[in-house]
Amino acid sequence: MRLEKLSDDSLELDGLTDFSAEKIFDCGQCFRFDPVESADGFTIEGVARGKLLRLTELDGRVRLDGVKREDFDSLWSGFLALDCDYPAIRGEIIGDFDRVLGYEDPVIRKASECGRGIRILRQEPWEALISFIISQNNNIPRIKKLIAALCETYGEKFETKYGERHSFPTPKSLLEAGVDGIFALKTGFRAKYIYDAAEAVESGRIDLESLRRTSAQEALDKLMTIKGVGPKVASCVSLFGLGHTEAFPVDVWIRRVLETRYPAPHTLDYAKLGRYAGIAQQYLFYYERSKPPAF
DNA sequence: CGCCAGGTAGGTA
DNA sequence: TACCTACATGGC
Repeated sequence: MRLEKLSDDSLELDGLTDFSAEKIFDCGQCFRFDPVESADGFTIEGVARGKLLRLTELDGRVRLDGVKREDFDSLWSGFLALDCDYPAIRGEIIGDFDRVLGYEDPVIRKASECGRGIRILRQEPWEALISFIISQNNNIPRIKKLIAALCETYGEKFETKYGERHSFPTPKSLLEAGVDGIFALKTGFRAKYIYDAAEAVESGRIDLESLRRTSAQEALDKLMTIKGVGPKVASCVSLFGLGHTEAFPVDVWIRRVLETRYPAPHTLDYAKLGRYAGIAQQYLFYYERSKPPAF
């Protein structure tokens, strides 16, 4: 990857492999980024870690606008997972499935090809936690609206070259909002879950940062002590917020994704799918969303 | 209008 | 352990 500075707050990346802005921000891993109109290429904009990112992809090159070099180094390079070798990861995923299944599996090959370009963003665990609590029994357009409302109401306003934006609310601010304040935003039965998560984090009962360094299983178990956090939400938080790329809940995996692609009775030993099973799950999820049922 | 949504908690057999 | 249903709301 080559990096070129275009101006004080604009830089360009060249020679990126496995990078598709469209797939990365549309595959259901994050909810605060939206396409914006632009003269050239595909442009997407959003806020993460309290800062704005505007990214344009054109002819295999990626341009970041409104981004200072120091923020690229300390923030966006990691957020976009630019240090990961995704071709190698895809190869390992396919190898893991082949090894566990005992044959050259066409399903994971198709899903990996379909998902090529997806990178797992390194999101803030707190934002991932609240986002995926909101995601339960909900659809993506409404999830995005609820999160936007949460940010506009309880987040912190800041100025950018494109206008005012809002950071994601802190645990403290949601605690002060109370269940009623959260419910007023139409979050429904999730309001008490969001409040419980805020309480857990603000009180120190759960230290999200420390869960980065535990095993994935420990992180899942700890997260599931929060009300409204079950195996599905916990695995998403673990993967998208804590960097546990192997994390996924076996029962959800079977129920939601694999059974639609692998005709029963399948012989997959889910526990042996390797250190990138969570990423494989995301490929399969994206593949599911873009294709009609296989069986 | 009815079905469904990146589920989970709480209840029952 | 294995099912069953309520849950708030709105996208489609």
